[in-house]
Amino acid sequence: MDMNWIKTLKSLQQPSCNVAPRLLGCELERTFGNKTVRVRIVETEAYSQTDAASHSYKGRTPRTDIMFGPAGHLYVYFTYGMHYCCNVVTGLEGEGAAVLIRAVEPLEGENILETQRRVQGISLTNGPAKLSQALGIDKQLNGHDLSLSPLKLVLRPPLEANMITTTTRIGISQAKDVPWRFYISDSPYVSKK
DNA sequence: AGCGGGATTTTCT
DNA sequence: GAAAATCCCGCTT
Repeated sequence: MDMNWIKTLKSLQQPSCNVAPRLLGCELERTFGNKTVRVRIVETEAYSQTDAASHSYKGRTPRTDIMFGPAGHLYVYFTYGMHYCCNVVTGLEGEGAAVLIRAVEPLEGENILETQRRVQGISLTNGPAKLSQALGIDKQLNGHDLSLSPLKLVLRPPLEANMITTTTRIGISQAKDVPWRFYISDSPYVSKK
């Protein structure tokens, strides 16, 4: 295991509400054969086991199993009959915690994202199901180790707190008042302001 | 710009 | 059997 990833893991083995803002500005690197796509994370939400809005709230099930596993793996879920969304698992093993990636900005290989999505511009990656489709993420990558190809998480230096907006989460019916949504204030790719 | 409904299937009650 | 960590389209203003 390389040194950079050990450092990454250390920052992920913490409560999801600490990790979620930490992931802003970090990158995802997706490879398709010899082609590379890089994106920058600009919006996240934290979910934890004691949180009524979380899939892990009612305990470990076949669906949420990955959330309870080691940090630094990918939790992918299927919802509304047609969409995949992806999360970075956080916390210690046995804790059901993860950070939902809600929006990213293209950095490299935008044309490949466009091929997956069949749209252009902001709506390419400004939502959790949109970015998952753009990056070709589905159930096959559920449980994937994010230190490995074809999908890697690359940590970047933490952003200044004054660049980040903190709000309540989107699309949930429980724990609506918990302020666990974080986004880079000036990013045009944020799903909703 | 904002609202309302339909798509479509896994998951748990 | 109902709800779901969503998206897209069409309608109204």
